[in-house]
Parts: sequence; structure tokens; C-alpha cells
Amino acid sequence: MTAIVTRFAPSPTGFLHIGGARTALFNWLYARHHGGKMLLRIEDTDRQRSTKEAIDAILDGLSWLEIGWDGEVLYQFSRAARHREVAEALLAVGHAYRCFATPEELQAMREAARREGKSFRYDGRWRDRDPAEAPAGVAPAIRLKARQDGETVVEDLVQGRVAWKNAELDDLVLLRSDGNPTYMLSVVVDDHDTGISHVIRGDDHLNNAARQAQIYEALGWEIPRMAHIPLIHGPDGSKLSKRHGALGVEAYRAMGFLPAALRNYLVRLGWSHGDQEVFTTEEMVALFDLDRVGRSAARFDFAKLESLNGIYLRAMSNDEALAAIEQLLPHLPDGRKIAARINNKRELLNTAMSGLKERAKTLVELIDSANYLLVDRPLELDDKAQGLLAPEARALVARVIKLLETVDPWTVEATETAMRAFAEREGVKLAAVAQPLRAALTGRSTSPGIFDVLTVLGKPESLARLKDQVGVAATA
RNA sequence: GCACCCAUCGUCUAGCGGUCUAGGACGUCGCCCUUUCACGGCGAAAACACGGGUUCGAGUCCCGUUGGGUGCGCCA
Repeated sequence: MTAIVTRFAPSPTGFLHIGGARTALFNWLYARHHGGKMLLRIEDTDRQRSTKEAIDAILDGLSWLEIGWDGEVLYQFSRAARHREVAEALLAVGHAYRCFATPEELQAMREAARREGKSFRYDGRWRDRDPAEAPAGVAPAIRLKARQDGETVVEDLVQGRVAWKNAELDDLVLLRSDGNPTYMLSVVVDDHDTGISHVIRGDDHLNNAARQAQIYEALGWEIPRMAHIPLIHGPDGSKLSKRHGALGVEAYRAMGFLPAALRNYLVRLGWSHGDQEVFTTEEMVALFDLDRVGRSAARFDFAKLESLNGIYLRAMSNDEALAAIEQLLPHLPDGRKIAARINNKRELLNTAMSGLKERAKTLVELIDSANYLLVDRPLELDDKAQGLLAPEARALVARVIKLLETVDPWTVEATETAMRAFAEREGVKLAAVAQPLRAALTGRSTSPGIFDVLTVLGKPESLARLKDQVGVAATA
């Protein structure tokens, strides 16, 4: 068995989207599982559309997802000379030829094909023609002289045996008339030269696999094992477009998802291990293999991602959760402001974190739920909180303040004992007093347990917030 | 249009000829817990696209239909 080498080869024409992220993950897991390597290759041969920003976004996205690659990043364009050399070599041995067809001629062929209801295929008009007949002033492209009989077969690790009649395939361009290599050629040469053993990519490349197989054959090179994994669709089943859901991974970060949760969600799209839903990274590496990858496309489901994210959030320690929040802050629109507020309240946040974590699905929700710890008095009440503090409720709060003032020590147990006794004395349910208190203390209708809130806030702050709501001047 | 791929609950999936009156998870609904919201626990509704074969026996194999997807550039 040769060494396992996979690669993730995105083109830098946009951000790292969710499908690309999963492809990277599968490549990474496969390599790690088999003790091999995963290379990163930026396919930047389209000089018009490749951008530095896209490259940065891809690198940043992979780093955030904690998907590492081996060795240096390979920029495909830097290898153009080598690609040209291979094309020339193919020309020299007669497996390729110069094609002088003009863009206009090609366009005419395309239109003719459309009119006849056939798919476009280059008609091979220069395949056997003497280059001496070349029209003056036309720079030729180099095309592969592909076999026209028989079939091209790809034994795909995921899709199984896939065959195309060679008559369906035309002579693809290897080298453009401007001397630059095409994607088809570059991929084959780079995969070969870097010793790629397994090509794992989206099944939108399945048809390309046939063309590439032809190039390998012409070159006499061994074809790497292929694995075309199914695509991820939008929630409505159609192609993941920018309209709905085709977000860059940085968008998922900004939504407050954890990299580990996203990896876990992604690995279960197309791959399974019995009924297991939650996997540590170590388990994924140990368990992942291509034979458990399915062949049908999956739809992206935010609800499930959120659920998983909640599981990961709850499993974190308070310190980890706080660290995750602080790492996220720079990526949030108002992160600076929040960071400043958190700064001197880290201790407080940490204490409250146990109760907060339990209730949040994302880091954004977690931050939002911690808001009551970060704001200054007097609190702004949201509508529901406002509703909870009707006049009678305020009167109740006024009465409970007196009682609370006597509580000492200020602990969960002591405040609970006091308040339960109070509710009984008043002849009301605990909820009747707890809810107005919650509203006054947090400005909202939901929060962690009220006794926890009381304790986290501390006696002076708690009493002050309560007094704010009954119109009694706080004695700060 | 042509080529290729796909097809189990709303969604992700288990199922690799008999153990399937089809299992799990998310979501939905109900109940319990309960100071709110979550968490947790219990329970319910919910699927083998359709039609032919093959076989003693098909969700599982084959063919077709339908539906969906991808590709069809001197883009990647």
C-alpha cells in the first residue's frame, strides 16, 4: 500500500463555503485515519477571478475549523511552466494536437448543437488536419487527442463503477491559445506530481473525472483513487446558492457556532457510524472511512446544527465557554463594545456561566443571555418583563425587598428559603413572586434560576435593581 | 436537450435478502420535572416515490417510470 496523500483544492474565487468545508473535513479525516497527509492546493489558474481576499478567507476558515494541512500551501499557478511542459510532451508523442479553431467557430458549433438538441462537443476538426493548413494569425490551443472508441471507466470509492462512452467525450483543451494550462490539465499534473493517492471531492466533479482519466491514460500515469462525495443542498433541496445558506464558514462563526460542533454536523452529512450522532475529533479520525459515505445529497438543516452546538456548549467548562466568547467577539459587529463591558466582569460572568450555558444554543445567544450582568442600572425592561411588572407585582416586589434586606448570608439556599416563606405568607405561588423579580433583576422574562441570579448579582446590586422598579430611591 | 449521479419519517440517517408490525437523531405535538426559559425524563404522530421482474422470501438485487441533482467553456 502506497502512502495515503489527499488534498483539498479550492479555487479562490469566493469564501470557503459549507460544502467546501465538508470536502476539506473528509479529506482531512481520511488522511488522519490512514496515517497519511492532506495537502492544500489553491487552484488559482483563473487569474481574473482569483483574489487574495478569497485565499485569506479559505485559509482563515480552515484554521477556524481546526482543519490543518501538511506542508506548504501549493499555488497552482506557480506550476504553469510544468503544466505547459506536460502539454508539449503530449503533443510530441502524438497524444495531443494543435487546434486553430477560433472562438467564433466554437460558438457556431455550440449553437448548432443546441439547435439539434445535442450537448456541445468539439467536432475534432483539427484532430487529423495538417498544421500547415493553419490560418495565419491564429494562435492554437492544444487539445488532447482522446480515444474515440470504447469507454472510460472510473472505479469510484463512493459512487462505484461509472462509465462513459468515449464517443460522448470530446477532445478537451489542455493548453489555451495564450499558453496557459487549463484546469483539467493542471489538476492531473499536480495530483500526479504531489503524489496524491486519493482524490476526494464533490460529485459535481464526477464528469470531470472521466476527462481527467483520459489525460492520465494518455500520459501513462497511474490514476489516483477517486471518491466523489455527494453535494450539500439548501434547505429547500435546490443547489446551495448565495440566496439561501451558501454562507462562508466565517458566517457560521459569526452566528456563534463552535468549530467542533460544525465539524460534527458536517461529518454526519453523508457519513454515518450506526446510530452515533456525537463524535469527538478523535472518534471521527478513528472511525471515518469512505466505505461509510453515502451517495445521495443532503440538505442543510440549521435546527440540527443548533442542537448539536448546544450539546457542545453545555459540555464546555465555564472557562472554555468564556474563552470561546472572547475569541468570537472580534468577529461580531458590536463585539468591541461587549468586550469592553466584559473586561471587568469576567469573574462575575464565570460564576454565572453554568446557568447560562445550559440555556443557549449558540455563543451569540449565550452572550445575549449574559446581557443582564453587563448592563448598568437602571435596567431597560423588554416588553415581556414590563408585562410581568404590573402595579400589583411591583407592590409585591416592594414587600419582598424588605424581607430580602434581612437575608444573611446571601446564598442560594438562604434567598430560596426566605422567598418560599414569603410566597406562602402572601398566599401566592412562588412563580408569582419569582417572575416579577426576574423581570426587575434581568429586564427579561427568562433567565437562569432566580436564586442563582440573586446570588450572582450579589445583595447590594440585587436590592438596588429591585428598588429601581418600585420607585424607591436606591441608596447606592 | 444530451451525459452522469441520486431516491427510507419534514430533515440527517440505520438497514448491506429472512432478526423490518423499518431503528436512532433533529424538528413537531403531548405529559412529567419546575420560579421562567432551557436541560433532563417519558410518550405520540411521522418514511421504504411508483410499476414490473428475480427469489421460497425484497426497504435490501435487476429493469423501467417519475422526481431531484450535477455536468455539458480556450471557468475551476
